[in-house]
Amino acid sequence: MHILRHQIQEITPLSDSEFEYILSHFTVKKIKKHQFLIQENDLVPNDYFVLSGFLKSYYLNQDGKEYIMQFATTNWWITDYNSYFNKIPATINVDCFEDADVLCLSLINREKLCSEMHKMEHFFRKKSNAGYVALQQRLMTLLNNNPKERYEKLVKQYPVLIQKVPKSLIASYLGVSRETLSRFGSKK
Amino acid sequence: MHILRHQIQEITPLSDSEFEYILSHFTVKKIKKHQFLIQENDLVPNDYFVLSGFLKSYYLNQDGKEYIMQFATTNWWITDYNSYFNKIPATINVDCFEDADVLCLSLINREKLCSEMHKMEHFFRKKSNAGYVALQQRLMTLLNNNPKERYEKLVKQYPVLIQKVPKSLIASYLGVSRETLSRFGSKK
DNA sequence: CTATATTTGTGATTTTTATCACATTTCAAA
DNA sequence: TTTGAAATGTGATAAAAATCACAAATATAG
Repeated sequence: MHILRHQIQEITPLSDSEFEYILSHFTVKKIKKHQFLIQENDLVPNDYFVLSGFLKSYYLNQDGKEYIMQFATTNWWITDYNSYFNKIPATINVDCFEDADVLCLSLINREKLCSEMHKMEHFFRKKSNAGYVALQQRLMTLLNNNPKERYEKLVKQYPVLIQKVPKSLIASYLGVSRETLSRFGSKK
Repeated sequence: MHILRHQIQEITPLSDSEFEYILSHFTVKKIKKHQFLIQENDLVPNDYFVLSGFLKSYYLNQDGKEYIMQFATTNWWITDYNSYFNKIPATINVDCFEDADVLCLSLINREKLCSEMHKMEHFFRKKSNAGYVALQQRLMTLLNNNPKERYEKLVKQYPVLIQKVPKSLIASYLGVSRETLSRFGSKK
């Protein structure tokens, strides 16, 4: 079964024709390593559903330091949500660090699907709620746990990430310098 | 006009009878200062829409240190969303630090409204999206800015909070010790 | 397969922020 | 209005993590 269909059906049942109709609102895109999906100051036309590969979204500060907002791989969604939802230029970048296939959903098509199909509005509400809760938990970890504890939590929660993602990016996701991460990574 | 109606109508139009119907799914609750709305390990029956007063949600760690998840005043929603959505015991507390009136929405009634009224599903999707974006921004500030910068951003964004909320709580929201906050609060 | 670039590990040092201690001010309840 | 409690300010010290510097290991392109 198509992995997007599977994801939607975890929340609401779909007929073959319904899914076909939904899928017709997406376009496919292939991205090579180091290619950008979104660059700062771009308008952000799409939300991206990842079929395969690895991507990251991140903010670049004045000094060129990179802060990871999120990673994405198979079954994850990624974009600059502030820019996408509010139609304003991107403040974050999204790029690919392992060749990827993604499905693109424009804001117009998203809203069209949501207004035409109550069940898609339901799906996206549920996804957004889940995303909100996940962000709250990441925030709380950031406030409450020291870098080592944050790293250990991440390892437990997303062991796959640790394998695939360079340590320097993990550090940036956790809000720690790569040197500090390296130190308690070793004496484990 | 009822402030809840106003909030919903910023997203979708409502007739009088529709709003009346919606409102019938809420109950009113009055909370006194220092009273809890949610305590750790409780099941969380409701999401709360604040009519007046000030509330906070926070995590208490093993040492009894308090980390503020969010504040809420007029027009804000607050609860332990992880517990509420997933029907699991609360890990955070919500209490009142200025007498408050709130409207309570049970999960059952929320889902009922969403399934019966497409426009309410739409409303809650939009609110959730906005909440997600706001959390992303708070997260990015936490990663990218030092305590002083975080404080200054907060002052700019929510000047009302700074007046009403004790500095020690602001510190806890920003992930800084109250002493550190006090220091750059003065030499401003 | 080799050369080059990128990533990672690790010591030494500096910087930032937390912690501790206590004085002062503000607030709230009797 | 008084009085005890809570909140805030501020100095001294400790702890945590960043930064700097460079070596070692690993990955990548030609």
